[in-house]
Amino acid sequence: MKFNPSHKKQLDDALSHKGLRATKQREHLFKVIIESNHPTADEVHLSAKTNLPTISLATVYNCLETFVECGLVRPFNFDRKATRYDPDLTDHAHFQCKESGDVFDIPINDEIKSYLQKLLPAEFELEAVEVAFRGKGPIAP
Amino acid sequence: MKFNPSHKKQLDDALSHKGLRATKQREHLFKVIIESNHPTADEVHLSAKTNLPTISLATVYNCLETFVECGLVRPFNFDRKATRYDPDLTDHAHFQCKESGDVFDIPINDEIKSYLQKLLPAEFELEAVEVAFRGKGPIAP
DNA sequence: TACTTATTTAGAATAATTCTAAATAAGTAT
DNA sequence: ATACTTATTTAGAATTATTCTAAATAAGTA
Repeated sequence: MKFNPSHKKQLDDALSHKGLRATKQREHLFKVIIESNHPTADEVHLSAKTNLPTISLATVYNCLETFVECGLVRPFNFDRKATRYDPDLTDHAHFQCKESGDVFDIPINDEIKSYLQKLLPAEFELEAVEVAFRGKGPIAP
Repeated sequence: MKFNPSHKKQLDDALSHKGLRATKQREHLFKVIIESNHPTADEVHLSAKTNLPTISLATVYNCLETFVECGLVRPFNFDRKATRYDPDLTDHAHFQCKESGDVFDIPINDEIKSYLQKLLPAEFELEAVEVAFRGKGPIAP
């Protein structure tokens, strides 16, 4: 997705809400995440270096953690592979193509959410559900 | 769950079906898994050392991989935490209590499976779904 | 018993991530 | 502007879970 002014506002608001500073690293890394597809820390680092050649991997990890704490992105994993970061905060699942490794967003509706909820016996207090699909994704164009 | 003769048969059959040997390490590690609750490799290792004091962690990993390939256990993860191994092969989800870390099995029915399946656009070929819940589990007795 | 092949083992290597302590940058007060 | 305080970044060391490697041991077979 293309980074737009509302993204910048979202970032600045979230940071100032937590009393954090809007540094050039944070601004640029957030842009990289918006414009990538569920990147890993490593991918963010690689991509960010084009604009900020001296940025360190530690900074990438620091900023990603900050973004998660600010509710700007959501981390998720497939198996024990590198954590991926998703700026889409709406409820949705992920599908990973076993061939290309590509990750796709799969919208989930309220009906399914309520069905999932109902699977749990009453003594469980649900906080979050993760749904991960794997298989063969659509053929690339 | 208590390890019983049918478990032993299940293991021996699965191993011989793949032309693998039934060693004392494999026999004992499978017993440990049956009698534990979604253990990690480390937990299996620790527990196995009571009976096999010299067993190495590498062997534990080797055997766990063998069990997975033989279809005796199923690996799963929460976030990027250590892989857990589950000898229950029926379709079910997992719930992790954020307080105790305890993992619970949550049965899933065919209805939910078909609902999940239907979330995917036609061009996706589904192979497996994972459902992971987190929250506060039932209070321990 | 000797032989062949599978398995186990200790320890080194790897991948992803976190930690540590020093250097730098931001924001604030003077 | 200048000095000061606190947040952030950075390089590199440390950590965790796991895999790899090559030698030692154990199983099954001739």
